[in-house]
Amino acid sequence: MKKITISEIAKMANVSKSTVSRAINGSSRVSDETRKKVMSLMRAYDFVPDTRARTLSSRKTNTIALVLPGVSGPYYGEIINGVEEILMKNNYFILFMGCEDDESRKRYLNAIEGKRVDGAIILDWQLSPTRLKRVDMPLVLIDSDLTSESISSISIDNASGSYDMANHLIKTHGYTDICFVTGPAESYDSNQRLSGFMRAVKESDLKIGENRIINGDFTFESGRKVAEKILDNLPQVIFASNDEMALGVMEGLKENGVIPGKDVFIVGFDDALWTKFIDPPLTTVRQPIKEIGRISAMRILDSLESGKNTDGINVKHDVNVKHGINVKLGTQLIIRQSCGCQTKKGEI
Amino acid sequence: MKKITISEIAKMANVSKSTVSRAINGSSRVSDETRKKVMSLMRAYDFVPDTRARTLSSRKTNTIALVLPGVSGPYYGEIINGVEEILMKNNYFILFMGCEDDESRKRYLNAIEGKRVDGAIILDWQLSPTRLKRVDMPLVLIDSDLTSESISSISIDNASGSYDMANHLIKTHGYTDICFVTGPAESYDSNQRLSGFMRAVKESDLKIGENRIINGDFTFESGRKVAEKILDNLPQVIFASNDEMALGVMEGLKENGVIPGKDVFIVGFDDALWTKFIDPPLTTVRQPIKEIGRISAMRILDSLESGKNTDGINVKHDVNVKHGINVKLGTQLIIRQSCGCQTKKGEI
DNA sequence: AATGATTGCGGAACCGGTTCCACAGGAGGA
DNA sequence: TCCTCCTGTGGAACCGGTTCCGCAATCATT
Repeated sequence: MKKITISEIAKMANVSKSTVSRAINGSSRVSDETRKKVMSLMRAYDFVPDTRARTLSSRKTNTIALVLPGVSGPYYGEIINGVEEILMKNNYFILFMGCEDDESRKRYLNAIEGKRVDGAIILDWQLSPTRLKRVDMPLVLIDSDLTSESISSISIDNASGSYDMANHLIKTHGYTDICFVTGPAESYDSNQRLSGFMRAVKESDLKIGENRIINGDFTFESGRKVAEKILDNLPQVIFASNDEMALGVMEGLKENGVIPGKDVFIVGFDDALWTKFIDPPLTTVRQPIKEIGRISAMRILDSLESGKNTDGINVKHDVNVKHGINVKLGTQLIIRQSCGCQTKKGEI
Repeated sequence: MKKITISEIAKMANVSKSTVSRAINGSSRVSDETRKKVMSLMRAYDFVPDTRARTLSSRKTNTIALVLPGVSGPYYGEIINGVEEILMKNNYFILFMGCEDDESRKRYLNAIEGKRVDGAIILDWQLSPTRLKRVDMPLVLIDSDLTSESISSISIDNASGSYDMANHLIKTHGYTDICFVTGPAESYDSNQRLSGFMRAVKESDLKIGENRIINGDFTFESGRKVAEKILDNLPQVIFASNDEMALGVMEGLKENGVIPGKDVFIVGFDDALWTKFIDPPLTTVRQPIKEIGRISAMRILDSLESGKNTDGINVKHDVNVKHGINVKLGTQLIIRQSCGCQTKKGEI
């Protein structure tokens, strides 16, 4: 089966390429008769215009790069979902890319700068801001606060989330011996969570020993190790800066005969979907993750489209005066039993 | 900043476009001197060749479409990870697309047929085989057994997985009153799981009443409803055909004072990452999900590359005699406490 | 030294669309 | 009636690369 092009259709319809192109793209200034003829020929020959060619001449790929550090866990999946929801409605596609190491970083930057996409949504802690600013393409950064002419940032207010949690532990419960487990040092999230915690601590005049701030790396395994480390000197409550580590801590403790929720309390951060089903159900901080995806997508579309006036007719701004913005989303405290609270069944 | 093209580079290097192109693509037959000159100019001017143009003339997008029905849950995330791992190594990109409804289906088919990609990996129960066969592009189907000239299929042997589980319940435990919760009727997976279960039942001469096969839809909520439905006539064990529903059943029972793992046993299917942390830890069937992604990616690459001979030199087959294949992957029974087994701490 | 093979490169066609510009013909206004 | 405006269309340039073909110079062979 020979591949069919717009020219063949044109020939068969006895019109020129340009007319066919206009008909396909719903341009005005094509007679109804011609349009119908073209459309029926398209259907008859199963003709789908070649995106590659279209893309080259129209300078639009209708694709947005989405860079994430892997997709395991519900976290990234939710982001993808949020992004997809919005982009799909606006007829954009997602080019998904991981950023595990420097090689992949190079790869996706190359893809972006090679105009494989019209813009990018990036969640990558390791990428240098200076490098990023050299990219000549609309960008939305997740979990960052960098902005510039063409860069917007969306982040969750991790600091206030863990500040709230810390206050819940300190003020509501009156705990005085609290242990905090951090994420990896390079993680923006992790540092924000720590700083929110520290702020609450300082405000309450509590004294937290150096040995009560323990370094983890956001993995289950690191949580388990923390459990073993503090076994002989248990605090009242352990605040793990993500749920996976909280789970690891729980497991580590259980393995050593310590009962979480009774002998020691544990709270997490993220509100992963399984947190309410574990034993004891985990008190944690919920983030509007899917919303992050949605908003990122909306932001990128915003910087892409040059705006429309009230008549719905496209108008090009003479000068795009817009500057990237910085959105911060709030969090929500999810109280369950693992912090020592008694909640009724099925409450949350 | 004016955009720079291959022609500008050529002019500056005092060579022709073609030579620059050859230099960039590491073609042979370019003198070292020229190559170096071109490379250094590229770096100096931050020149990245335009993918859109490259794509049009080379007829290769280096992109594979990945179609999934959403990405929530660890299931799809793992598939993406597996696919990414392989594709990345081979310098391919992933164009991610959801398939929620007929509109999105149309959309992604259009993208594929419009040659936005070089091939596609599709997991979409609702897509009609006849429609699929009209697509002139290498395809890998997940959870299907359709094959053709250009279509391969990868699936998990769901049937044997649930057959094994059923036998574990029937033979090892000697349960006689088993309730099976299905997934949505359109789901290939779901039907396979049911049929494996039924086979084991028949082979053991067990009698399972009509009312012991209950329809769910793979969601947590449907599991909870099942729990309420069977509350007044509890079976010995409930085999939910996925973990989420198993969890829903557990919650539904707990809310009504029935203790899973004691009053009634429950098993699931999928081995989601949280299954070992819930109370009681869930007996389930593990699927090599990430492997599915990996193999799908490898298959699609296989159909893309025309093969290489032992000297590592590309050779075009005169006729591509390859036909799509059908891979079935086995499963693994994961025994934990929820089925009534006593396992030592930290065993699995 | 003559011949043939190889290397390095330039020119031009080509990939399949989009879009600018020109133009014919009909409608409408003065 | 003449001029202008609008509609529908064709022609050609263009997007920015890749690749085929041909040619000159160099190298190897006999």
